[in-house]
Amino acid sequence: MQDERRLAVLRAIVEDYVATQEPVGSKALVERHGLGVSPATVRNDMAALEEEGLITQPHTSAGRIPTDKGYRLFVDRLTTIKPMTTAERRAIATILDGAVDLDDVVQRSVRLLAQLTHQVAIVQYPTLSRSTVRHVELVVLTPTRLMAILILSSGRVEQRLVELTSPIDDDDVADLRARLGAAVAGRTIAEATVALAAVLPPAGHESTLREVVDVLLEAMSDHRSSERVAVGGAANLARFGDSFEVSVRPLLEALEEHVVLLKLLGEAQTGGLVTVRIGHEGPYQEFASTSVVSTGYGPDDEAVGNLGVVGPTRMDYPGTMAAVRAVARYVSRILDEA
Amino acid sequence: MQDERRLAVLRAIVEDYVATQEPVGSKALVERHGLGVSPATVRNDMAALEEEGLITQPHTSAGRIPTDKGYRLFVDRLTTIKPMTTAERRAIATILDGAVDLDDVVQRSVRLLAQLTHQVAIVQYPTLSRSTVRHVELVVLTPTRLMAILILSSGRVEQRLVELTSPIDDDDVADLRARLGAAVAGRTIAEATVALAAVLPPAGHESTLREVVDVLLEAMSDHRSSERVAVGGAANLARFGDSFEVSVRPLLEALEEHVVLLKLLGEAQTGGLVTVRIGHEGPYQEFASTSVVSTGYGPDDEAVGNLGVVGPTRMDYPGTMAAVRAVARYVSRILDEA
DNA sequence: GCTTGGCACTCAGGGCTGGCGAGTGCCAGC
DNA sequence: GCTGGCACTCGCCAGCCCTGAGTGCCAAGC
Repeated sequence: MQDERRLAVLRAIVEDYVATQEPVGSKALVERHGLGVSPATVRNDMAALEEEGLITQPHTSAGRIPTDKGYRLFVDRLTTIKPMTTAERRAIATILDGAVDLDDVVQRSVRLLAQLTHQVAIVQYPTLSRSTVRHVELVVLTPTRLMAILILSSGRVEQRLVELTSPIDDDDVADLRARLGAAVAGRTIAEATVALAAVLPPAGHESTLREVVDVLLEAMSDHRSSERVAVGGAANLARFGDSFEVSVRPLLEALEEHVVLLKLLGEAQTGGLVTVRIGHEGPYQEFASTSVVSTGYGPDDEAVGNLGVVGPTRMDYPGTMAAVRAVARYVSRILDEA
Repeated sequence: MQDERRLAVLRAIVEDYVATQEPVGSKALVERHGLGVSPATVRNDMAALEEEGLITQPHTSAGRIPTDKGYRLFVDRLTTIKPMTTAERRAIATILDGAVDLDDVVQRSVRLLAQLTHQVAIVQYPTLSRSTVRHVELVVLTPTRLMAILILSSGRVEQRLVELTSPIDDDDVADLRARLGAAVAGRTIAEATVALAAVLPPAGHESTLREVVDVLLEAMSDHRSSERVAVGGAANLARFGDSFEVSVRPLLEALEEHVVLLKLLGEAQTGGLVTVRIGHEGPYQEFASTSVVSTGYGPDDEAVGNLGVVGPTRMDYPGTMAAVRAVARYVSRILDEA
C-alpha cells in the first residue's frame, strides 16, 4: 500500500519533470495529481525514494528530479507504451507508402520519426546479409571499363566501377554475365559469396573474371552499406534545454560519425521489443544526459537494421517508445512487400 | 594617401574581428598592425569609415565591428584568395581520389570542405541535364514488376521500380530493352526525353511500353536528384559564438530543408569564380548574420552542381574562398575523368 | 591641413548585497 | 501512519557601485 503510493509519487515526478523540465516539489505534486494525501506525506515518500537513489535534488532547497535509476524503474514498471492515435497511424502509412525506393523509405522514416518524437532520429540502412541476389548486370562503358550492378531482393542496388587491365568485347561480356548470373542469382549474399569464390580461376592467374568478381565480392561484403545511417531532426537538439557546449555539441559531432551512431543504436531487438538506454547506461560517457530508444526492423521479424531516436534523459518515454515501435513496424511491412 | 590608410584600417578591423570575435578598438589596432600612426588618427579614420557605413559600434563605449557593407568591400577589394598549401592540396587529392563512386565523391567532398573551412559545408548532387545516357537496363523481378535502371555518363545510376498492369515475359522484355536502348543510348537527357516521347504509342492507348517509358521520363526529369544535397560539419555551428536560438537554430532547421539549401547556394559560377553572399545579401532574412561562399563545379567548366559553405558573416573569407575553389576544382577534375 | 596628446564622457560587465520565496526536514499531535 | 506547523536553507533576482576600455572633441604641433 505504502509502496504503491511511493511508486505513484515517482511516476508523478517523472511525468511532471518531463513536462516542465523543472524540479518538482511536494506541493505542486499533490495539486496536479490527485494523490489524496498531504504534501508532508509526499515529502516523506520523497525522502524514501531519494534514499533508494531513484530521485535527487539539484540543490538543497529545490524540488526533486529523477535519477537515471528512477527513469529506469519508470520505464520498466510504471509505463505502458501508449498506442498511437489512428490519425498518427494513418499519417505514418501515408508518408511511408509514398516511398519510391529503398533510399526513399529510409529518408522518409527518419524524417517521420523525428517529427513524431520531436527528437533526433536515426535509421540504419538495411544490411545486405539477409538479402538474396536478384540480378547481376554488367554494362560496358569503355572497352576497359565496366559497370557492375547488383540488384538485391531488399530493393537495394549496388553499383561498382570495374577497371580492366585488358580490353573486353561484347561477346566476352555476355559470357561473363551468364556465368555470374548462374553463380549467384537467387542465392543469399552469404551463399553467393561462396559461389563466386568457387567460380574463380586458380589464384595468381590474373584475368578479367577475377577483376570483376573481386569487385562484386567487395560490393557484397556489406561493410559500406551496413555502416550507413540516416539522421534527421537535428534541429530538435534545440529542445535540450541544457547548455549547448556540454550536451548538444558532442551529439552534433556524433551525428556525423556513423560508427558512433551505430554503436548508440546498439543491438537490434525484434518482435516489437523496444530497447531503452538511459543516460550512463549507454556506451559513451559524453552522452550521460541522453537516452536512446531503439528497435530493430525487418521482414518476418528478422532484424536487418536498427532505428531509433536520441534525446535528453528527460524525455517522454511512453510516447517515444510507441513512435519508434510503430515506425519500425511499418518499415518492416514495406520491406516485406517489396 | 589618406584613403589608402583608411582602407588599411578597415582591413585591419576585419582581420582582427574575425580572429578575436570582439569589437576592435583604436589602440589595439595600432599595436597589432604596424600602422605607423597614433590611435587618435585611427579614431578619425574610424569615424570616417563609420560615416560611410562600413563599420559600426555595438554600443557607445565599445570598439568597432565591420558591417555587411564593410565585409563586402573587404572581399571585393582588400583580399586576394590565399592559395592552398601544397600539403592541403595533397590532402584534397588523396581524400577525393579514394572515392569509389559518385555518391562517395559527394560525401567525401562535403566532409573535406567542412574540415578545411571549419564551417558547415553543402554539396549539391550533380544535375542530370548535361549527362548522356550510357545504358538502359530492364530487370524482371516478378512478371508484373520490373526494375528500370538508367546509367548516365556522370556515373550516376537511377533505378526505378515499374509496376505493370499486365504480365510480361522475357521476350517482351528483350524487345523493350532493345527499343529503349536504341531510342536513348548516347543521347543527352534532353534529347533522350524527346526521343522517348516519340516512341510512345498514341495517347489513351494503355500499354506496358507506356508504363515503362513514363517511369523513365520521371527518372530523367531530374527533379529528385538535382534537389539532393549533402551537408557536413554541422558541429561547426558551435563556432557561431552567437546565441543559439537566433543564429544556430534556424540554420539547423534549414540544413534538413534541401530546397532552402539550394536557394542558399544560389546560381552556379564557373571558371574558378567564387560567389560570396554576405548577411542580408542572401535570400532569407533569418540568415542575416550568415554568409555563403559558393561556386559551381563540373567537367569542362560547365556547372553541373554547386558547392559551398555557410558560416557566420564574421568568417575568414580569403581562406574559405580558397578552400571552396580548390575543392570545386578537384571535384570537377574527378568528374572529368569518370 | 593632417596628426597628435590630453581630457572628459559613456557605458557594458563583474562583483557584491539583501530580500524573496520555494522547498525541505523534523516534530508533536491526531 | 498521516498531518499541520515551523524553522531553516539556498538559489534566484534586482539593484548597486565600480572599473576599464573605448570614444569624441579640442587645441597644439609639424
